[in-house]
Amino acid sequence: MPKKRILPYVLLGLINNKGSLSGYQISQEFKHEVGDFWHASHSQIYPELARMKDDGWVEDNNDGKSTYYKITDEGSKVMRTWLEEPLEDNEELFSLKLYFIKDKSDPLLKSLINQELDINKKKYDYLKKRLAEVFEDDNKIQDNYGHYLILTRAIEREKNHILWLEKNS
Amino acid sequence: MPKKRILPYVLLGLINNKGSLSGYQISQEFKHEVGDFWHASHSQIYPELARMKDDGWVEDNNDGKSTYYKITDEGSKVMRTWLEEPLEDNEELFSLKLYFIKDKSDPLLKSLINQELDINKKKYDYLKKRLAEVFEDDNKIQDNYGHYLILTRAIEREKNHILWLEKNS
DNA sequence: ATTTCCATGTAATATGTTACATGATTAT
DNA sequence: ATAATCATGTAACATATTACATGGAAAT
Repeated sequence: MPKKRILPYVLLGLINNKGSLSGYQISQEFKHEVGDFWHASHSQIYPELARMKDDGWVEDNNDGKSTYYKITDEGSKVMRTWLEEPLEDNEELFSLKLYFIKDKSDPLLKSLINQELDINKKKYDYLKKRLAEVFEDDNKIQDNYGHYLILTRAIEREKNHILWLEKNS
Repeated sequence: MPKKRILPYVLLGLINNKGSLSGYQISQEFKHEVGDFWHASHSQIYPELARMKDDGWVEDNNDGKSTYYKITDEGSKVMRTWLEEPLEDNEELFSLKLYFIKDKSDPLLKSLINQELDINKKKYDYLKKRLAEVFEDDNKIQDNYGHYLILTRAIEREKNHILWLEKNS
């Protein structure tokens, strides 16, 4: 299976959120709004918008100065399908998808949180198992202290994430 | 400035940690040990090892079955220099560097933690500022609930990370 | 006037994944 | 015997960054 593309959905989501955006405006969005959770450079954005237009996901409209893109019905379907795809172990994707959910009562919100909860509980268990395996005794901790630190850190990170997810589920 | 390469230092660090490794063994390491913090495929590993040998960072030794690499004095210097480079805002790099610090009393350990602390305090402040800016009133929260959620999540994440860093500094 | 920002595009380069290939050894 | 694992390598493809390039508009 080829690796999942994310960029087109990000662009689609941004265009959908704002109603209509130009390539330049999208590149500005990455410097501000979404910038904390995702990034793309203009040399990616412009060709991708052209492809999306070819695929009928967006329509363009030039006012003489800029070319603005808005989502088509086809594009809305594609976006929704992507949002509803099962989550993988990728916290960035989780954040990104949440970013595109505007309405608090959208059932997708609970669904995403529950999926992420599932994924992270498994990861938490896995990491705790790893810690027990790799550092059965204190000697091993002293011999690979850095590894010990980041493993314990990763476990705590998962624990906090799970707590937050449960609080918001 | 060209983007910093990380792969060669990962390979160098692994070879250094284990004393001697073959390309195949390194690819196995990524499936187990370091796998939680970094990954590389064999099609990256083999050419990179060849380049590192060209650069005099490693020496190779073939036992007829596998080619084993061990670090040279030059390689050790390169590795140390990399570890001592100022950290950037990249939690993965922080984890990776920690992974290569075996000794609890290595001064680099405190240094890395303090650098990461600095970076993350700034990020924490930045995110809190963003939250205040973007969601000044409750209406805005209702209008972009997903964004609100991930921003508050990101803030809590930083807070926990800072607490952990302070505990271990 | 000249710098900065708006606006778009392509080319060169770097990086990373998947696929294609091959041959030896070990386990079932 | 045959499937799985060991072991290494290259080719094709996808993705992403930096650099190169251009022209108009707005600001200093």
